[in-house]
Amino acid sequence: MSLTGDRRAEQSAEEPTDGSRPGRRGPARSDRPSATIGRVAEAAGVSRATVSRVMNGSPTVAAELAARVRAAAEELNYEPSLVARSLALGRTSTVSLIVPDLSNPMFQDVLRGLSHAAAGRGYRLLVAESNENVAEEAILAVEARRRSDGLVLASPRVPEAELRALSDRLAPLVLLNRDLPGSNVPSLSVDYAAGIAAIVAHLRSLGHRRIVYLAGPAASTSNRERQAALRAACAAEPVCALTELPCGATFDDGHASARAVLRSGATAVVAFNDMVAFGALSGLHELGIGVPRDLSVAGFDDIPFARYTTPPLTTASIPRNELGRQAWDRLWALLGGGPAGHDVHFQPRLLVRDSTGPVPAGRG
Amino acid sequence: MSLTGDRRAEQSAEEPTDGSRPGRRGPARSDRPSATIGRVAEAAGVSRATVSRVMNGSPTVAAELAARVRAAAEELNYEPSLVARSLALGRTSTVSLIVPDLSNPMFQDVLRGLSHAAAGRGYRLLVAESNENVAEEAILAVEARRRSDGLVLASPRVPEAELRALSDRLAPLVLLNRDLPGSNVPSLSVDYAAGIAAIVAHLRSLGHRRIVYLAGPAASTSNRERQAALRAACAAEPVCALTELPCGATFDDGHASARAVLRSGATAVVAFNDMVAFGALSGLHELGIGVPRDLSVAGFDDIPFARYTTPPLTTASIPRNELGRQAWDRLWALLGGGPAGHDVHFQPRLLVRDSTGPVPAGRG
DNA sequence: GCTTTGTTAGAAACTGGTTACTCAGCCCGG
DNA sequence: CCGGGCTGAGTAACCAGTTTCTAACAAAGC
Repeated sequence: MSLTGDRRAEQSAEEPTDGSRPGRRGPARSDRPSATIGRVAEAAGVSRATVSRVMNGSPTVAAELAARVRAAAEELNYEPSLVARSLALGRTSTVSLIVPDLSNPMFQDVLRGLSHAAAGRGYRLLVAESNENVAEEAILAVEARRRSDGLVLASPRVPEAELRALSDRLAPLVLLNRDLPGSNVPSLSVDYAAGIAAIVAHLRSLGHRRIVYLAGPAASTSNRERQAALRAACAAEPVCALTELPCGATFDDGHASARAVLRSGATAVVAFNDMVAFGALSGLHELGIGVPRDLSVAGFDDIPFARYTTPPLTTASIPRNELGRQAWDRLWALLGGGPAGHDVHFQPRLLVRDSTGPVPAGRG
Repeated sequence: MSLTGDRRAEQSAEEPTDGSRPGRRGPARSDRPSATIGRVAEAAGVSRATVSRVMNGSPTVAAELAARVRAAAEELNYEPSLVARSLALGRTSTVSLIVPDLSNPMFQDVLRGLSHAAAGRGYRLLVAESNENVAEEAILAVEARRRSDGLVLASPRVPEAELRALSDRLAPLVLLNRDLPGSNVPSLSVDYAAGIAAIVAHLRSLGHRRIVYLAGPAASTSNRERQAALRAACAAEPVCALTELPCGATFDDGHASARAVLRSGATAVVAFNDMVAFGALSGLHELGIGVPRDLSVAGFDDIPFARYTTPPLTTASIPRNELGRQAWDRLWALLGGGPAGHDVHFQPRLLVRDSTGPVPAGRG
């Protein structure tokens, strides 16, 4: 067993020009041989350690040598392998984000906020979409985590027991719109209850006492939260009547509810989200109902188009970008080994636009 | 220099339970030691090679041994390091996408399409946003490529010469909305000219002869393409008068243009994109102008809300998801070493909704 | 019974970096 | 003039997998 005649030496001796050899390994290894640190070291007449030091800006290399190494690297078009680097350093400088649905503006903005904040520290973002598929979500999370140094799980649908069992393998982990009581997993969420309360207070101040709720999908936890908050808010006000209509989450769902809204006799509509409110606005318009003259409508989320509906939609705004940014802050803290800081329950901001107004005379 | 007493053996002997040792390396290495293939091999009483074979489902392992290995792996909560695996295999099973702006629906849908298609082959997606910053874009591209097996560059702003120089280092590479003539880099793009031509033909068929264009940002290549196509389409029709108004890309830009549109005397508006058209719709409404009764308005892009404006917007739809999906097909082919298939110039589909109608009587 | 063949599993080289340790050489003080 | 301290660079171990080559062993054939 000779230790001197290793394969690499033979290889570089046998094929200095690299012809059209089919490539021993997988498809990624195309025809570009991509210089290695060893090749550069050889060319510069130094050891691999020195090349590494030069590439990482270590000051303990003589200027003349460093220049020679840099010249060789330049000459060979050398680019250190980030995979090898990750292996040696035990760090990938990548974090993962898992979202249920990339077409949801909420997650799009979280993605933006997180990506931007992470980029500031030289971290890149791996994105995966679970397509609301609970079974896949857990597998996806584990796999994504294995490729990166940390994970952000947005609005996970995974059952609590499973999430709890997984949380160790997923750490460093940050949860969005989901908490895990008793664990030390940082969690950022939106205080939907407070947003609903603000909307109700606003409607009450305009004199509304009969409210109809256009409910979101039954399976949605955010719908459950909003609905519960609405019930609580109405229960607290003795003269508040709440009607609940099963509706959905889309424009068409809201649009189809217009007649039922009228039949309810309510003077104000609280929609599960802005899309539903938007649809209701459209349906009511077609029925000749003036908003806010005859009926007030409020949405939730402040999607980008809410300010452009006719009339512009009163809604509760949630700091979606901020959610992503703060998720990064938590993750960064965890990556550094420190505590992640307090959980935050973001307060939605009530945006009063033109779709809500005083109760019509004689209908209070 | 003994070759037998290697550090790992000493380590595992000295700290079998792993106390609260601070961890020699970076922050990623938290307190969870994360079983390695060596540890599993030891526990199962086999060699690392055998564990590797079992984990990869090689059939050349006796059933009894395989079971023992699996049990050991289970026991130790073993998860093979994907980084080490990537290094050994020369493949990361990750591709990167670089977009100028994550808030643009176009890129959001490309992201979704690409992510979904790649996931089907077990590939994950790394996302980076260049924020329209040309200088950063090239650096980002190189870096993103180094972390993955392939790259999709969406609407890159990089100058042609630089892109050409880079294309070797970035391969396998797929370009979206950008071509690189003479290279063999696959390119998928949208035939904006055809979309504009379809809109103009539609307007012509309704009797419109005086058209006003609400131009996008001067720096935008897609604006240049749309504008040029519009000029060409109008030049081809002898009785077509085209007015061009500098406008922008946002709702507010379109909104602010309403008066200028009226002054132009045109009977139809072609907007740079749907947002501008949407703003124009709103501005015209405020001026008491009926659409399409007094004036027709057409957008471009078919953003998700275009069907919900009042009136619903006539526009040209581009298959954004499909762009992502096909980008994956090209990349996948390149990863396999094959040719990437033909470039595609996607044809926008004209969607006639209610914002366009016949020329008002007496104004043709 | 001995060779041939086929299977299985292990040893060791390999992926491409980083870094602890070591040691040669130089400068300087005693 | 010699030993100690400092500097700079090389050696080799290390990260955690995969894979080639090889050898041991069993079964089959002659």
